[in-house]
Amino acid sequence: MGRSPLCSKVGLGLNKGAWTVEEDNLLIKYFQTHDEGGGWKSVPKKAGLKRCGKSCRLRWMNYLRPNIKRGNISPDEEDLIIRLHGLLGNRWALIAGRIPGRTDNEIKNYWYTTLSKRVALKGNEAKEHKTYPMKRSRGHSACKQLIMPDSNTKMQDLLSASPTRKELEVSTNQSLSESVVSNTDDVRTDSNVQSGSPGLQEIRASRIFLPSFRGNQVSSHSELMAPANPMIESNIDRKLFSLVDDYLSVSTELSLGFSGMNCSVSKFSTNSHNLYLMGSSLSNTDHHMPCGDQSVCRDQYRWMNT
DNA sequence: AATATCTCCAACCGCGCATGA
DNA sequence: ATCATGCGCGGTTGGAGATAT
Repeated sequence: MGRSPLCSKVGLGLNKGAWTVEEDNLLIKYFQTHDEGGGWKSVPKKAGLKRCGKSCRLRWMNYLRPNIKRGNISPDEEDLIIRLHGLLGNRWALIAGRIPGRTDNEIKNYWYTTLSKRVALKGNEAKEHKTYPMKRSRGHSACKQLIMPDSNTKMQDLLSASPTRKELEVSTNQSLSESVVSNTDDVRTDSNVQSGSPGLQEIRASRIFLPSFRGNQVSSHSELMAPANPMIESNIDRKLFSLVDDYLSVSTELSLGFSGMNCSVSKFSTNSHNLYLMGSSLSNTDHHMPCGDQSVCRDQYRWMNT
């Protein structure tokens, strides 16, 4: 249940709008001798500010806090944002947590002003998309619609349907994403993959298999890595962190770890025991596909049900 | 040069969740 | 179990600066 906003509750006489240099200095000075754990409500009073605690928190967290990276988003950061957004949707705080020095507000702004248009444009060009309503977990007004690559919708659906923390604790033994994993309708034959090429691979988090190569010929499967099973968790955010970390580390490792070929992992599904990462291996290193480039990759991936 | 329109982003708003009384 | 409170999050807004007409 919500409540009336703290700021308006405090009453009149408080500053609003853009912060002045003097106000910034007061807040900085305050946090030179205090930590952030003392409660925001008391901060303005102790710091000598005519602001509500909420406003102080926002200013500190998004602008004044040490280690905040200012300046343009780098291409690497941009790629990461796109990939994480493809996995997590509008979970800005979660995304920001994986990008050092960037705030959720900054990433959110960057997404809406720059990346959403680009992703939408890319989706249109690929003609392989649908309009996907962003799940809104908070707020009350109409949500925006964003063009999402088709293959992203599974994780979106999974996240949208994610249980609350309480529900998750109750249903730990149940599949978080049964509806996704059991959806074998989505398994498609892969006519685009040439015979003899690595093609589709099934990558299990608990035991990852990929073909080894002699030239372009698949000779056998090798186990590559065994990340911790991310699925036995009681906290949905920890689970997502774990999934994302595994996803990124596996993607990176696959991209870097093979001589003569690169691999890309474009998506994953989960059940209560395994994380399934789906991807393809390319023998031609010149055609390495970014892991998040769903519009390019989607035809080379499929979900596999075990 | 003046005005209109667009873009960007800091800040605000309201909600859900966690927590404690 | 219920209620009040504070915090953190995501959606939205307003205004300053940039660009177009």
